[in-house]
Amino acid sequence: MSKKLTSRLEDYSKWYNDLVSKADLAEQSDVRGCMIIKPYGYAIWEKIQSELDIMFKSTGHQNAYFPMFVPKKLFEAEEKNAEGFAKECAVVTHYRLISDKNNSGKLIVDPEAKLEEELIVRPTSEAIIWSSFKKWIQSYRDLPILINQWANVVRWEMRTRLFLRTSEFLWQEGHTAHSKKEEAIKEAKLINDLYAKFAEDFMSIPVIQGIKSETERFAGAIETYCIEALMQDGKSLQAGTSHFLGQNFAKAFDVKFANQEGKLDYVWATSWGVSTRLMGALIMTHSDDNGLVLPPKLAPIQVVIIPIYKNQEQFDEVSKVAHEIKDSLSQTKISVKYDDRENFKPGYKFNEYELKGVPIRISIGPRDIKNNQVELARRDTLEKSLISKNDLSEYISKLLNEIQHNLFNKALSFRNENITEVDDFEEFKNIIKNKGGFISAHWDGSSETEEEIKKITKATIRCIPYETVGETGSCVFSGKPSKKRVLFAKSY
RNA sequence: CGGGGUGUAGCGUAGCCCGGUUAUCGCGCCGCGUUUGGGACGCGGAGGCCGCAGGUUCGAAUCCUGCCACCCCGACCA
Repeated sequence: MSKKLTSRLEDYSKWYNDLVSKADLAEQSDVRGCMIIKPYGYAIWEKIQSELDIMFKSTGHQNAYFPMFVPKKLFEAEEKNAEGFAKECAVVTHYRLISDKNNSGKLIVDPEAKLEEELIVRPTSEAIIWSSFKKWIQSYRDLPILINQWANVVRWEMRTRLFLRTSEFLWQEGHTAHSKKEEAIKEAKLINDLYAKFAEDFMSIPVIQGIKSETERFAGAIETYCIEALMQDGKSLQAGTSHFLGQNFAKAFDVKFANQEGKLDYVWATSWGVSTRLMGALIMTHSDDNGLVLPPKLAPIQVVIIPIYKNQEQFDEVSKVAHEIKDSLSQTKISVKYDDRENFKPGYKFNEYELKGVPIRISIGPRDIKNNQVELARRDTLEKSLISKNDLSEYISKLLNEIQHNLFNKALSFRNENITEVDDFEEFKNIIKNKGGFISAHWDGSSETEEEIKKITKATIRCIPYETVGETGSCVFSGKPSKKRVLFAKSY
């Protein structure tokens, strides 16, 4: 992380919003708390979508689509889930508008058109999907059902922030039903592994896998598995979650199946999701003072070519070479843009593509043509070099790969430098206040302790990592015995 | 919902305390020309119910009252 970025941490929120806007990713909508994802931002989201979709399908999942309106009765069925989301639901109460007699040209809600039963705009789809599962499942032969849905959901948050928390957001939500408990648990873990793999391999974001504490668990879940990532300002971001729901939803929606012995049993469930929040994680993990930095695997434009010329003749000459390069790179499935706009100077373009995080920039001028070379600049290190035109495709393929790994390694060492082992509560407070990042500390396992620590420091347990350190100790707060260390942090 | 703040052109803003010509400046936009190896320059031009409603006044962006919207800090949260 650069100096300028550090000094800006206090204004991190402003810096973040500026970046989102300047990199042309998204903007605030006039609609309260909502976001307009602009084409460039959406192109990145589409990359995320398509890569995840491939992973889901290759593990046997199928896509489907369910309504966005959930009748209140269905919503209420699973009490804990309903309770957890109740305070942030948008509700449809009417179905018609009429013109306002007292105010011509204006419309009012027709009081006559009140719905008998209100419709909840889904904050998540468990309820509506489980009401379908009830119809779909009779026998163990119908199981497992492995469904994924790409959709929008609405959560009426008090405070919103582009990509990280918006009133409406896009996501993927998986909902599965199983005949055996172990199978459901395995599914939840499988998906969490898949999320971790995606975050690390595609987004170059190192994550810590683990489970949530009781307080942080998804409403209605028995166990919540999660991946947590550390942002450059030292705050933690929950990048994805996968829940083992036990038989809670099956019981709430009365979904039973006949097992091989012919006996009826409730089905076992999971649900899991990642959202456009991943975009926020992407932005906050890699960006620097020059703007966005995209891992090549998710960059809509992987290579941009910028012509340098003084007159029409040179422009034609340069364009010819640029098109050749573009074609040959395209053949190796590299996405290339040749920016031949004449109304912008090269310097302007250089900055523009840095702001947008394009991994590799090639500039070609008369000098390069004479020397059979191009100038190549990489976004991650900002290094420039002159490369022979001859085996450019191969060179660039390798370089894209290298950038992908370099981003991951950079983020990984930042993350690791910001995990602090702490055994003393004074130090705990001090680290949270001055350094940030994850604190690895012993915890007695009680919600009361977690709550107290949160009150005092604003830090919460982000994750109880899978990997057991194999070290017992005493709770950093209460001094009571503890079996393992957990990770605390302030979070988004 | 508590505490603080802001609404002036597409964006960012000055002016407001202390009322008085045609509402300031930058970016962007349009036209013409010169430029083009790290955010070009000159000249010309368009664009404003100064958040909304009411009041005070000869006169309101400026003062008063009410309303609305948004932002920041809390509580809530993928």
